[in-house]
Amino acid sequence: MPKRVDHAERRTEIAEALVRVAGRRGLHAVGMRDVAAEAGVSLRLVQYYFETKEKLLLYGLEHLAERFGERVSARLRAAGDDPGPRATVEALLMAALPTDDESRTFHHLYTSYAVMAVHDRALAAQPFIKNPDAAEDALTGLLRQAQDADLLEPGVEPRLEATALLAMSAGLGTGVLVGQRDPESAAAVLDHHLNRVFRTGTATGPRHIGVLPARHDQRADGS
Amino acid sequence: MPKRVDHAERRTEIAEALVRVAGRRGLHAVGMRDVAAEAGVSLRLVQYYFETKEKLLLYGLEHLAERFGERVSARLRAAGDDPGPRATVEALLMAALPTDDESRTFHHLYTSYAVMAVHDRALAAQPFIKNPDAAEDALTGLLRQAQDADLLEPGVEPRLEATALLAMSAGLGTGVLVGQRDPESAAAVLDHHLNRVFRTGTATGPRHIGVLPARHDQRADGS
DNA sequence: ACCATCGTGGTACGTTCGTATCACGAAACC
DNA sequence: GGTTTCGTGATACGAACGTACCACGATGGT
Repeated sequence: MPKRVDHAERRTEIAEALVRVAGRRGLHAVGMRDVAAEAGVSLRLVQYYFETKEKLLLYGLEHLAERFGERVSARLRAAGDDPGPRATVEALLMAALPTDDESRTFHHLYTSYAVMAVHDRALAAQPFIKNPDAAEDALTGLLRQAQDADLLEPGVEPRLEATALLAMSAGLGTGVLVGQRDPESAAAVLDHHLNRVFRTGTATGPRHIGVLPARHDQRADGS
Repeated sequence: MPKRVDHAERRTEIAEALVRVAGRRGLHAVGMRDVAAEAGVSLRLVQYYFETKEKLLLYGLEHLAERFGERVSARLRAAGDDPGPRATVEALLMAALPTDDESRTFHHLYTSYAVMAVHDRALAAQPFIKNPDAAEDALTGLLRQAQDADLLEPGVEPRLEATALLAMSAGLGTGVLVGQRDPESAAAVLDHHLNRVFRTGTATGPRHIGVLPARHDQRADGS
């Protein structure tokens, strides 16, 4: 049935297969054949839509970053219409923590790509710079807003604090990922730290950390 | 000349070859043959001293962690006899930042191992838990000391702050590693943050960040 | 109705990898 | 001094990998 096929859609399906199998066995252990099997297509097809493995990996990273952006947006939307700067910042940072399977995979693969990017210049040109810088800008903006509304402790530098928070979130995420720390502990550290950035007694009452009930629609296959 | 050979020494030499070549081309791209060539021995020898690749990698990680510990100790010693808690903490955190080739390699390989450890249980049992926990304990102790000497801002929780600082340092290190941020910027963020943890006007005058002139005795081979 | 093109499968090729096997010289031991 | 063990080299093997090649059915254009 070789009807005319939507290439973009097909590529997305295959990229998602890549993400799934890489999340399950590690990016370094993924071959074209694995991706093909996971996507339920032949090896030839993977070759057809992505001529080379490098291109597949590149597209996989793009796809991953995109999905992650959507996830963060969804988290922010789920935090309510105007939840106050503190809750927004918290939602942003928490979204990056590996709390469920989906975010674990994100963190894991993103780190894998980062490691590869150290020696692969094609990868190094990818969203490792662009994407986190955007996040930093957004967070800086949020903090500046909060500062203008007199919601921050004195002496807080929005830009430096944004960088620090993002780095902290990433570092904590790695700790969670390797099993050194559990997600609750990481969230607690983040929360405590935000308490030292935001003035206490603010409107938002962040008693329990807003980790959503993890309604992830990840395909429940083999693993 | 098959004199009796010190196995431990030989294994160390090979492990260092592994670290060198992995730092140059990435851990995932390293084969036994590369390690053998880098160490200047035959493939058989690598097999002889480490029966399998997995054991070689495991030992490489141990060796890496050990070297890193020595590096940190050296930094601390170089900071002076009793440089005050602030300087000690700063030296500790700065040592983890990828500022020169040696620490870049450390950070890079350590992250590579961490990624592998997600799916390799033999690796997961290795110092990923033990080692950072020790660092966290040490840092917590340092902060508690400083707190007892009334050198910290009020409201600082030593344990939580230690975790946060370490995570931040790790996250910043990754940023530096992938070229998203330069070392000076990372150091500045760390410094600013420490200013919000330690009381200002303390004895130690940390005007310029104490990144040593990087007298690293790394073998200057190919790369 | 023809034909060029698209989507697809099967399979083969060359390389590289980790590991195993065989062989041998030199020392250590009794 | 014989023999057993140790250190070392060369090479072979089977598997897996990424990629290339070949063939063919179906479809869309004209």
